[in-house]
Amino acid sequence: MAALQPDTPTWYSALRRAALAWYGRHARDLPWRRLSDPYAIWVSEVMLQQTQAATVEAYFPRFMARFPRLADLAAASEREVLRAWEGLGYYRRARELWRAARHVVEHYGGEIPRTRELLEQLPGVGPYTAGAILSIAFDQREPILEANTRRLWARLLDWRQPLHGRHSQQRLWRAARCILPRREAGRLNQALMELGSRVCTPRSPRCHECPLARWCAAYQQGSVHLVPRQRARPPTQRVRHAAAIVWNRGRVLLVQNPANGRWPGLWDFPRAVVHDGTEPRQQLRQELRRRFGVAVHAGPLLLRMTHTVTRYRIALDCFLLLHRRGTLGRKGGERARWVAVGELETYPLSATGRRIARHVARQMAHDAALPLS
DNA sequence: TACACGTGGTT
DNA sequence: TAACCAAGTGT
Repeated sequence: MAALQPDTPTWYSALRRAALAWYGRHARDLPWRRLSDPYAIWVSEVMLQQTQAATVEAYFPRFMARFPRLADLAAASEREVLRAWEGLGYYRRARELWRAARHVVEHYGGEIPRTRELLEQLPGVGPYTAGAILSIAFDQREPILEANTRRLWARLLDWRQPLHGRHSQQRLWRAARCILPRREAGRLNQALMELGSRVCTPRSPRCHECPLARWCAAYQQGSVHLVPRQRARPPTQRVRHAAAIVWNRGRVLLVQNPANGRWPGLWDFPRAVVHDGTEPRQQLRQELRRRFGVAVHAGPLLLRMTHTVTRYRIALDCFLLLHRRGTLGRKGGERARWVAVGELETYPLSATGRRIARHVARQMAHDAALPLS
């Protein structure tokens, strides 16, 4: 059983058998693996985009309890869907899933399409998600390629070229197709992803536990640490933001973000980018007047935090500002509202926005710090 | 093609 | 601490 020639039928066959056997012993008991409903598989796959399984475990059951069937999701409001997605990130996924569900109900009578071509026409469904749905939910012989299997295949093939680029992509997709069994392709696809995430990890892979090691070209060549070659990432940028907690007789000002850009469709406390040398309170006052026609008194710094969004490290100062006058003129066409503190929990916010909201609510309960007018 | 999009886990 | 990374997709 010495090293077979990579990329041959016997090589794929050996990998396939070993991967399935390993999976039989090591598969995690994840909530979506207990389900066969194609809609549930779809939801899980969208949640899993760029998101680790451990994170999704907390969201998936709640979401499915809230929207048990495709028709329930399609009938829901965007706001309800975003509220169920709150904290998961990449909120465009939620909006697209919702749009896609409505499309399926309207155009396909609620039946999820079973071809790659039609699936990929749905918003939020790309090559990976289509392959996952077809193989896992419909038992079709369709390949998948994502972060785990991309790294796995690069090592199995000792593929030393950068992974981005057309040539590499074609090579890896072909491998993903070649290994597929006639039946239970979904099970094999999941086995490969699980191997990639638990054994063939980015740094310090556990080659000595790996059931595929003896057929792994990079392992045999001692080049595992060289593969895959990743693209250099743009450096993190440091940014200062200021958030306004505009207090108006038990209510605060909330703004809805536009459909494109950051946190689309979610609500947020009004924010301003603070440039060097400018006074954050002053800037917030100006923007509140310009954007909403609201005049405020400057109040104290209530909360400081730091959070990362994509490649921005954001230092956020949250100021309490007391409403003086003004009635939300829609100067920029922005959607803004006064929201009672008790109603904040019904609004979909970003993880950061929720943190601020919790702080405000806690201060309210304590009373003291927030002067009432 | 390269970049934007969120958040939390891992090293 | 900070960089790296994640069951990708849309533009």
